[in-house]
Amino acid sequence: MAALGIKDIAALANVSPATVSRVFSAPEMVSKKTLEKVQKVIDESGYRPNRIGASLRTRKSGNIVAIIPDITNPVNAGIIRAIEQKAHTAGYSVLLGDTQGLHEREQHYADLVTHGQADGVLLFCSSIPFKTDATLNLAQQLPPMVNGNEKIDSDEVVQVAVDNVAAAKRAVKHLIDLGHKYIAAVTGPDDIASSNERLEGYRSALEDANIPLDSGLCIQGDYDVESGMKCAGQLLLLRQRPTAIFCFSDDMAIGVMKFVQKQGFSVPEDISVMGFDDINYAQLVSPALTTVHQPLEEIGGLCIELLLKQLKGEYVEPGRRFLPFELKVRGSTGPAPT
Amino acid sequence: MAALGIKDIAALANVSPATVSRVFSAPEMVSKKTLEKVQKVIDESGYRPNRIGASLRTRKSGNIVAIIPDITNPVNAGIIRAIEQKAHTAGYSVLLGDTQGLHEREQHYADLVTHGQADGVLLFCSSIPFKTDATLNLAQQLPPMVNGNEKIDSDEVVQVAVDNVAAAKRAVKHLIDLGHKYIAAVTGPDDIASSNERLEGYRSALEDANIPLDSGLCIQGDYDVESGMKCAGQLLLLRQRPTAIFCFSDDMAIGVMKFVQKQGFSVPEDISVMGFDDINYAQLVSPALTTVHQPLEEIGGLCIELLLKQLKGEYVEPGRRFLPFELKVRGSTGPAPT
DNA sequence: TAGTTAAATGAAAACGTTTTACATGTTAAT
DNA sequence: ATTAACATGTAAAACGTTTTCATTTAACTA
Repeated sequence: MAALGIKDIAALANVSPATVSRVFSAPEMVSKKTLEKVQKVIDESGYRPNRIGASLRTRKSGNIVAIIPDITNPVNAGIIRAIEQKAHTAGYSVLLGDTQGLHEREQHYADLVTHGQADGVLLFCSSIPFKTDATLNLAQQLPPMVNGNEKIDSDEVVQVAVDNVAAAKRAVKHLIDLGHKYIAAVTGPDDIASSNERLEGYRSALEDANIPLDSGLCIQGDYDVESGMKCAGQLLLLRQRPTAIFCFSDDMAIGVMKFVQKQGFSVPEDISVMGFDDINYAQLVSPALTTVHQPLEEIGGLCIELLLKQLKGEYVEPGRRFLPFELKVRGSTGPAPT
Repeated sequence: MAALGIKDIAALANVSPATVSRVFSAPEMVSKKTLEKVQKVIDESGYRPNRIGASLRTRKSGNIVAIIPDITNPVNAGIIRAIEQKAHTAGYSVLLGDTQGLHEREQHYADLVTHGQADGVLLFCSSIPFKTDATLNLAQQLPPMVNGNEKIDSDEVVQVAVDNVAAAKRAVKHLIDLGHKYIAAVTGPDDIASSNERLEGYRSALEDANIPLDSGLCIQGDYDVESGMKCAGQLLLLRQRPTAIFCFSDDMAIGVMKFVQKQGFSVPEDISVMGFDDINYAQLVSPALTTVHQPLEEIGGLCIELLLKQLKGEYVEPGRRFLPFELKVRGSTGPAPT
């Protein structure tokens, strides 16, 4: 609460403000004697340099903004935690932008960087929330940014994710290998890139196995538990019920399991259920959920790392970087009933 | 990326910078004619006012910092989401400070306000991370702040929480009513206020029922799933096994359940398990977890509301505000075995 | 010692706003 | 026509730093 400024400290220590500034940012430039003298005054006065003043001068805010759809989702929370840690050790603070999937919010948070409140953006949604001029080079118009998890449709953007197509394909192959022929997909919203990519993987796996695609078996959810339950309800209504259900998120898979079990089916004997994400609770439900593991720590870590690089002025090659996924076979999938 | 300043806009529109400033912050003071003129220039140039410059002048950063132990914990995530929403609509951004329980980090984030990067603090831990002079009035030395969930040992601080003592007492009473006599407690770390309060509630309930306190039945965990498993292991080793286990978090309760089930016990027939928090997944494990519901939305909402009030300069009565908890009886608790 | 160089410090401008105090122009009232 | 009152606009200072450039001081060298 003290209102001391650098000038006051300078006056107290009988030096110039410049010297005081250097004590913080370039102590090797100031002689031992004055260093001690100034340090003493600083300690005694409890002086705290005002970062806003510094920011104005240096044109760096020391903040980065992370734009995510929902912090309550364990996947996002895990990623954010990793980001926060690394940002912290690099001297950056992270502004949390929870958009609830709302475009207007995405814009708002993106504005933080155009307004100088943040130096870079970590974007976990599928569209660029900046007004850009399509006739100009895109990369030139963007602030330091990396797009995580989702896929923005441009190869000028730095992107980090799991290979959703391959991962979903692997997941479905697991079900096919177990003898399933009627494999349902519970997707995410169709404006979300990751969902579309997983759908592509699903199709591709079926195609490879010469299983005809039945669009009735693809139901659109929205990644959360309730929607899993709802979709399960629709699937059980079908004349030809699926023997396996591949859900594009663990939450939906958990919802599906809950619902089918409530209806008296047993998992995996009657119906196999598979998730995607490998959140903590996937192993804790009964039966434990077979799913695709996403390396949250690594995703978050790589995102922030690439952003920090850009902030340091280094060039970062645009394009996608894939991090390895891993199939986790647990109790919720089993051989197709005969 | 445009580097236009308010002066440039002023020049382009043939008015003074002051007028441009007013177009944003006090449009009613400027005539319709000039308003339009200036607005036009702003739109055409894509001018974005630099908030850092404004912050420096107004001495308001427009940020608040939320200091929490772990964003990955669903309780915290839920609270943060609520905070973020309301902060956003009030025009504030939230800086996320995930401390992992480290004091050093708490200090670091608290420093954001002493350094002018944030205007207020939302504190979800049990100690004040500011250097204060004990001989002076505490309230005077603190920035706008509200303490959520945990309890700082001072009645000069604005605090929001559930009445942990009463809630824990209610929980244990539920177990007692079911006929349990050997009731274990799986606590949180002993430097965490909420854990100590819950322990007090536990004791008080036993005392009311004339059940002697057996310290062997109190095991210290650290609120997460793994520690629940570990503690369960210790409890099952006891000569006189508990017939009910009250865990101070849902995560630990889930861990406990998982472990005792793995050992062949059935819940709740052999052992009742009870949690605290009512996270989403509490209803999704089998059996569904009996627990104490915490109103996350309300807690976060009230915290930010009280902080915003302070930021507006209004006086906020210090002291604790309790929000109502709710006992959720589900499948994991049942009558004591005979 | 004087001369040269290197190291340490200082003065002042700059960063981009907001806001106070004041000046101008306009309208209304006499 | 004169003045008062008001609406609108302006000039300039202030916010708290950093940093360039000039200057002083200290440290060597011959």
